[in-house]
Amino acid sequence: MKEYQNLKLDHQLCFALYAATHALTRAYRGALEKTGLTYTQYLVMLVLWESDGISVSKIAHRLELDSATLTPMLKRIETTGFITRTRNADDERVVEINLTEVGRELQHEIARVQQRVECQTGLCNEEFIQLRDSLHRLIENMAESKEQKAT
Amino acid sequence: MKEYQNLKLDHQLCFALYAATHALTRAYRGALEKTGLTYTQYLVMLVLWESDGISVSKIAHRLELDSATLTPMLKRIETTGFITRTRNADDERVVEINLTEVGRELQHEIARVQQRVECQTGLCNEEFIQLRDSLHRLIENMAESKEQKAT
DNA sequence: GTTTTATAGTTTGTGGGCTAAATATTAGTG
DNA sequence: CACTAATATTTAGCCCACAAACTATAAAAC
Repeated sequence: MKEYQNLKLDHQLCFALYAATHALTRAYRGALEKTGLTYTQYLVMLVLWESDGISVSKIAHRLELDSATLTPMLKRIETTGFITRTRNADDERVVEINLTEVGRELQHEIARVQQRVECQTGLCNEEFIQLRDSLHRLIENMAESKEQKAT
Repeated sequence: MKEYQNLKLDHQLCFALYAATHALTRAYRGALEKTGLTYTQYLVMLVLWESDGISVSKIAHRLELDSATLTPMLKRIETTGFITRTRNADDERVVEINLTEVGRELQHEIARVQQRVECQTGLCNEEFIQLRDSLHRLIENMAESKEQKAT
C-alpha cells in the first residue's frame, strides 16, 4: 500500500486547527460555566457588546453562522436574561437583539475570563498576533476561492 | 460604558480559530460529499490509514475526542462499508476498528481531495508550516495548563 | 392594485460534540 | 469463589451547525 505522507494526521493543517479550536473551546467552557453561557453564546455576546440592537442576520453574518443556528441559540440566551428579542416595528420581518442591563454588566466579568484563557494559550504577544493574522489571511483566502467556484 | 479592546471580536484568537476551522470544514464538506464521508469521519479515516485495527479509545485519544462521540460516528461509517467493528476476543471490553478493502482503496481518492483543499488555503508552504507549528505549540501549552489545574 | 420576487426569520431533520450515568467485562483481593 | 476496583463501551440529554422547506412581510414588476 502506497504511503501518502500528506495524509498523516500530524501533517494536516486542518487537524491542527480542529484540535486547537477544541482546546480553546474547552478552556472557555470551564471558565464560562458560572456565567451560564456556552462558548458560542459568548461569541454572540462579543458581537452585541460591539454593536447592540442589531438584527439576527447581522449577527449571523458577523459570526459566519446560519440564522437557523442562531434562532434557537438566541432564544436560549434570552431565557438566561442577557438579551431581548423584539420585532422591528418598521419592518416586521426583522428581529432585533438588545442587551439587557444584566447583559451589559456581564462584560466586566467576561473581560477577566478572556484574560485568563488568553494566558493559558502560553503564547508570547508576538506569536499570538502572528498566529491570529495568519488565520485571518487563511479565512480571507478560503472566502475568495469559494467565490471563484461560485462564478 | 468602558471599552474593552481585548473583547473586540477581531482581536480574539479564539474567533480567528473558530472561523478558520469552519472555513476549512466547509471546504472539506463539499469535497468529501461524493465519498459519503463527513469531515469528522474523514479524520477518523486518517487515523485508521495510519494504524488500522486499533481500539475505539485509541482513536478517541488520537483525535482528542470522547469515546461517547466516536461510538455513534463509527457506527455510521460502518454502514457506509469503509470499516468493521469487532470485539477483541482476548479482552471483550475492547472494540477493534478495521478497514475494509473499500476503506483502504478510498485513500487514493481522498489524497486528491486533501490536495485540492490545501490549495484553497492559498498559503505558501512556508506560512502553512509556520501556522501549523504555532497551532501545535498552542495545543501543547493548553494541555499543560490543563494538567496544572488538575494538580 | 394585484401578482411576482426577494428578504428575514423560523422549523425540521441529521450529524457532531460534550457530560453524566449506566452497562459489561476484566483484574485484583481477601 | 464472592467482592471490589478498574477499564471500555454505550446510552441519554443537551447544545451547536447545516441544509432544506416553510411563513410572513416587504419591494418590485406588470
